[in-house]
Order: sequence, then structure tokens, then C-alpha cells
Amino acid sequence: MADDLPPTAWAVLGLLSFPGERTGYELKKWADASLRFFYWSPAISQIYAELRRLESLGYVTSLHSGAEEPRAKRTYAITEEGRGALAVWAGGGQGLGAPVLKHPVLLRVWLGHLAAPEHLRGLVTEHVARTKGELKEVRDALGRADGVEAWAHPQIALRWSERRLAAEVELAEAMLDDLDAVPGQPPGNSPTQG
Amino acid sequence: MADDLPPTAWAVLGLLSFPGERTGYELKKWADASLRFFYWSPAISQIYAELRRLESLGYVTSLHSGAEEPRAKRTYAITEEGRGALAVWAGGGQGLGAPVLKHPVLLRVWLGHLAAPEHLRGLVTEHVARTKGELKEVRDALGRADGVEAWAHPQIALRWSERRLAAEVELAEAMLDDLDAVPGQPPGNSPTQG
DNA sequence: CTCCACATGTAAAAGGTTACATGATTAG
DNA sequence: CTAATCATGTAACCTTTTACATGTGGAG
Repeated sequence: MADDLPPTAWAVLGLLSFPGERTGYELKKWADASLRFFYWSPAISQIYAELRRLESLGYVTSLHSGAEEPRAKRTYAITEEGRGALAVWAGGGQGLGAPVLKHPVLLRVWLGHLAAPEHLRGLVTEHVARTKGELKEVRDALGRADGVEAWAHPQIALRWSERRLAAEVELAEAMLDDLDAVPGQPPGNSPTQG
Repeated sequence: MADDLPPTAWAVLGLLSFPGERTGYELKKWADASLRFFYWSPAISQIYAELRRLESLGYVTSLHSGAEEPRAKRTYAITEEGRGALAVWAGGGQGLGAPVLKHPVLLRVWLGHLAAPEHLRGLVTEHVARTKGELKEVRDALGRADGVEAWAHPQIALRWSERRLAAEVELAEAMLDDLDAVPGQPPGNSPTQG
């Protein structure tokens, strides 16, 4: 049992562990709509590559709708072996690494001594707006998953993501206050609310 | 002006934009102690590689303490050109991508239908403990940066990280409750507090 | 008729990690 | 004396992205 696949492979296999069969293209959309909020969405070309690898391991099977269907596509399904391997992987995982966060906005704030204060505020404000948009996306996804028994756990992950994004907004707003309190800086365009 | 360096290169250059000169080895420790909380710490071998690239671009200079010092080491300093390029990079950044989060624990929770409920609880509990440890590390780093005027912005990034980790603990605890509420599951080993 | 979504894949390049190799200094 | 820390680097390998190439079907 090849147990040392990269997390991405398990994520793709995981996508197929829920009821139904899907194409690589569909998998990418699923990943964009939910996986990405807590574990990033691979490029479509990588999804195809992972699917081929998983198939070569016997963890998935594919069916090519060749002559029958007008539009040719390859539909993937998880095998029993794949489900077993995935369960073994899911059952392990003690001593997991810490979550990795790559936050471009924080990277710039960290280097704030090199930028104009208003510019920094602008980046953070933009980030807040974007995050609120993502919050809406998560809520939509949550709405779609609601009530479906097989999706109890994805739903928990989504609920976590929802709270996480709400926290991200609060974090950014608190940072805005910290930014305003940096000494040696003109009062700037931010009204000292109160 | 080669403006299309990967964020990692800017992060390493950024490390050198604070007062003082340092070796690649020291840079790695700095990254482990602060950068990693909001933007991951590159492998030491990659730091050396980035330093060589930055030097070839004229963004940093190095001094090899050859025959003089007993222990040979190469000390890096940012150049004016490097500082300029970094400032340009820091001054841009509108339309930044969303932060990328890779959360191994969430990935397993998402696949919770394949694992034993107690196992899931164990992973999350372990994650809470680890996060609390990181919280302590951030507070230590914050203590070291405290009062140093040149570090106002790194301090803001650290403060953000502190709040973020505190939020992470709360998020995980809320998820534990969600996990207990999954239907079709034995009451388990978690006492229904109340 | 044109644009967008569907659908799949290849190839090159970049990014990044791990393992390996080496050696001095310091703390216990 | 021994282990850990300091210190640097190479090479192989894997992961992942980007750009490219191709073609169908439906909506406006």
C-alpha cells in the first residue's frame, strides 16, 4: 500500500469519496468551492495528473464516454481499494504538521516601514472586502450542503471556514487600528473614530 | 528592475531590510521565530539559494570572513538598490491574491466519514495543544521586539499572529462541539458538559 | 456569430524539500 | 569526549504552476 502520497493526492481522492462520479473538470470546481477554504485548490492540470496517478495505483477507475456521448469526457469513481487506502490515511495523522499560512497582506504589513501608511491601509481594506466576499461564497456552499446526510463532515469543515473568515475580518480590522497607532506617522486619512 | 521575483525572495530580502547584517543561518532562525507565523519559513537550503540570487541581482552584498575569523561565515547586507527594489515591491500589491491556508487537520475532519470519531477528536485536541504552544512562541517573539522602534511593523504582524492563534484555538474548540453533534454516532468518550 | 463554459491534456519551467557532505565551536 | 549548535553548500527529486494546444456545445 503506497501510503506516502502527497496530501494533494489524498485530497483529490477524498473528493471522490463522496457519493457520485465526476470528471476532472468537476473536481476542480468542487475544490474551488470548498476545499480551497481550508486546504487550497490544485491547478486543473494537476488534478488530471493526480487522477492518472490514482488510477495507476488502482485507487480510482475511469470511464471514457467515447463514441456514445457527443461530448467526450472521462468520469472517475473511487474503488474499494482506494476507499480503504484513504481510510488508512485518514485514520493516521498523529503528529500532523502545523497548518501552513501564506498571507501576502501580512507580508507587506511586516515590511510596512518601506511603504506609505495609506497604501498599507488600502491593502488591508481591500483584503477585508475580499474576505467578506469569500464569506458569502462559503455560506452559499453551506447552503448547498445543508441537510445532505453524507456531507456532515464537509459541512463541519465549511462551518469552520465560515467562522475562520469572520475571524479574519476582525483580525484585519484590529490590525488597522494597530497601523494607525504607529508612531512617527501623520494622523492620515483614517478618522479617529469616537 | 527584476520585479517578478517569487514572494520568498522578497521575504528573505525583507529580513535583511531591518538594521544589522546576518548570515543565512541566522536568517533561517529569524524566519522560524516570526515570519513563519504569517508567511512560512523556507528550508535553509532555499534561503542560501535565494541569497545567491539576490546577490547576483545586486540587491545584497556578502562578506566572507575568510582567514580572519576562526569560523568561516558569510554575512549578508542589503544594498541601496535592494532597498529600493523592495520598497517598489512593498508599494505595489493591489489585487493581491487571497491568503493560502493548508490545514492538515481540517483536511482530515473533512474526510471524517472515513475515520473513528474519537480519532478525529484526538487530532483536533492535539492541534489545540500545539497551537497553544505556538501562541507562547509568538508572545516570546513579541517580548523581544517590544520597545524597538525599528520593529513597529514586524510587531504589528506578530500581534496579528497572536490574535490569529488565539482565534485558531477557539475555532478548534467550536469544531469539537460540531463533531460531537454529528448524527449516527455513539455518545463517545466526550462528556456532554453541562 | 461570438463568447463562455465544458473538457482534456502536454511540456517546460519554476519552486521547494530532503538527503547528503563537511567541518568548527561550545556546553555538559 | 560527546552531543548540540553554528555554518555552508550540492544534488536529486518531487510538486506545482503556466503556457500552450485542441475541440464541443449552448446562450445571446
